[in-house]
Amino acid sequence: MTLEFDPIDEAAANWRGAGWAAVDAMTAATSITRAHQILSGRIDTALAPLGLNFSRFEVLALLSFTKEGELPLGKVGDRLQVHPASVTNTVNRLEADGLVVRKPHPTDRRTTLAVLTAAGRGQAEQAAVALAEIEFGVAGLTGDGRRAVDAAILELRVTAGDFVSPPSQRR
Amino acid sequence: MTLEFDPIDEAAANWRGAGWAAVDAMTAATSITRAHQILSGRIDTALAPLGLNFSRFEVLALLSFTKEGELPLGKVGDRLQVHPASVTNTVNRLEADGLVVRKPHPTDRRTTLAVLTAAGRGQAEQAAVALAEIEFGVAGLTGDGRRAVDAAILELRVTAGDFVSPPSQRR
DNA sequence: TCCAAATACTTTGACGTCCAAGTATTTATT
DNA sequence: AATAAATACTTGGACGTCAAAGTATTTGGA
Repeated sequence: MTLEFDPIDEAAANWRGAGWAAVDAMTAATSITRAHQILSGRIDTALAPLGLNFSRFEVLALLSFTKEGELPLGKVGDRLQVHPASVTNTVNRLEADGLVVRKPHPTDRRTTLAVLTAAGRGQAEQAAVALAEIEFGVAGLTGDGRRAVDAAILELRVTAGDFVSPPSQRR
Repeated sequence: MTLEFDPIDEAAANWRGAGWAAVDAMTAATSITRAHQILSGRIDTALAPLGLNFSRFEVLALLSFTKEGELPLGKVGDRLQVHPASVTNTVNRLEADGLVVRKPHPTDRRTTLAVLTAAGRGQAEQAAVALAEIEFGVAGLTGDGRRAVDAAILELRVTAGDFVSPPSQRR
């Protein structure tokens, strides 16, 4: 499968040759897409032995950071920036595995809380260790590279309206 | 939906608070994941009016760069770094839309060629224009940011074995 | 108070991706 | 020449994501 050349360089050359525009933008988009493929493959491989994937892990981690280990499903979606239907799906699966339970909200009957179980907390911690071991799939990125990626993508996230930026003086 | 804070910063603070390791790696991975979500949303939106998505477009573009406008399905998968089953699926859809046809390989009967139709070539060109207009979804990334992302992710792709690197002196 | 609009979640359906297994054909070995 | 191994693609199944529609509940005005 390993190619003899960089497929992104090759694509850029082809685009230039065809006179197509925005080659720089194309390579950046393609790089990010490929990086995502690589990361998500590595991460899912690391989590598979624990019966988790990244989405499920993110929910467990988020819950474990709260005081009570619980959060409305809607808040989970907001924080993790995923579609409500995906939250439902993810929580269904976590609940089936006994890592989370659903509980009605005490005052708002529209709302459902996801509550971390003891087993869920344990899995979250094990998973955090497993992910740290593989450096979240970014092994290959130096410290500089990681900072560069964070900084560049921050611009992108701001333009996408991910959050209103009270300039968050990162680190 | 827009949050009052940067969810990635927030996550980093939580991880530190919990004493979890590899926070830098976590933020880099999360940034890339989110960037991918943003890009693929923008790109698919731009291509939807043409009845394409990014995968289908990539196949059309790749074929349009070849001398004869045709390529074995396996080569398509290698170049685009996607699973053979995905190539089958994508080409099925392109073929159903009349943008590509399958043709047996002249000498190797195991192999199937995807051949660009005139309609397919036209769609590829229109799509290239549409994507250039939205800068491939990376509007928000400056030139420096794009180069930084490309350079950083190049390291990642090399460690993932995407290609054997005859140092490809990028641009 | 009443009702339209907003909010919270679930369900259904269309897609997309990957893995594993299956079929066909070619290559490499003995 | 015969056969095991490799290669090329397709199929079927498990998942995951999102959009749109549906149900229930709460909120904000008239």
